[in-house]
Amino acid sequence: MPDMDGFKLLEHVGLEMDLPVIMTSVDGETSMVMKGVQHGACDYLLKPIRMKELRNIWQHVFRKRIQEVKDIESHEGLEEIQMMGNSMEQSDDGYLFCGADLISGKKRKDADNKQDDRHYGDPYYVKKARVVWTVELHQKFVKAVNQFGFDKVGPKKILDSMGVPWLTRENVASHLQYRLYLSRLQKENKLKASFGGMKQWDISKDTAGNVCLQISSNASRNIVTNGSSGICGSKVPIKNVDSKICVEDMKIASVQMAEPKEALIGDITDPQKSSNSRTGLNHSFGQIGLDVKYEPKILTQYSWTEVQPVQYSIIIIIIIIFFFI
DNA sequence: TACCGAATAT
DNA sequence: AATATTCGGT
Repeated sequence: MPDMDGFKLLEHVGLEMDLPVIMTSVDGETSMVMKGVQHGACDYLLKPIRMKELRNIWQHVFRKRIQEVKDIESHEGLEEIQMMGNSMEQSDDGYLFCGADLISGKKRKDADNKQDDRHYGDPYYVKKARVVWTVELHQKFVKAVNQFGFDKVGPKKILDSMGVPWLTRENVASHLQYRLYLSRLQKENKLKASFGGMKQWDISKDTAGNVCLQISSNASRNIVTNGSSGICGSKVPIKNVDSKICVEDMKIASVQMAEPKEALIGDITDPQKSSNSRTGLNHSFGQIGLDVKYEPKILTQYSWTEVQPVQYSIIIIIIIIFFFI
């Protein structure tokens, strides 16, 4: 454009074409950015442009539509431009891009992130929806995990195996981490159980993949659940909670087995039903965990594998064997 | 670069 | 409590 610079063009477009215009330049100088905005640019992207930024530009069109509607009622288009200008300045004052930055392409990253922040001031900034781990989703997750084996999974594998297109690796990673965290908590509880309280049994795999029995107790769970309760609030982190059965525990268990039975059996329903019967959309796990009445279910929920229905027959068999010996 | 787990933020 | 994001590492 021999006789016109970008700004001039911008003005023309603004006057004649009524389009949202995004400027792009290698020049990140505040004054330049401001100038662009003042001349009517709705955004100013620094080159090289990255996909992240590109993905968001549709919002300008969207915003424009909204704005048009708004303008009919009240007049406040100015405010927005000012906001953009401000945040733009913000993103600049710590990070002026000089040629070296752009060439190296390395330091650019921080600055980009700053640029992303800009959107938070944007009333039409769309937040990514939170993933809700519904029972179905979690079951897919569990399935995937089991498919590979406990210790060998990574988020990526799980993600691929789950075959849920909109899910990201980060989503899975986060969930995985959380589930792992929960099962660690569970183990802590089991450990505490050995200090007394009602005991009940649970089958799960230890890290080696062996099936082993573990204990959990009402008392200890309550303590952890409302961690502030003064009696025994301190969480004592103890390793190797992965309890192999010891003989004493076994005795206790067999004694206890007699009476809580009905309650327990009644609770061995599949997680799906139990959670659906409650608050529908809520995350099935954990929520239930707070409910003391549903206590026995917690164990079912937290365990990775869904072998629960077999649980008690196995326990009984083991007990019988034990008595034989 | 793709991926991971831990830590931290929301 | 449950999910997202960031960070430092392989």
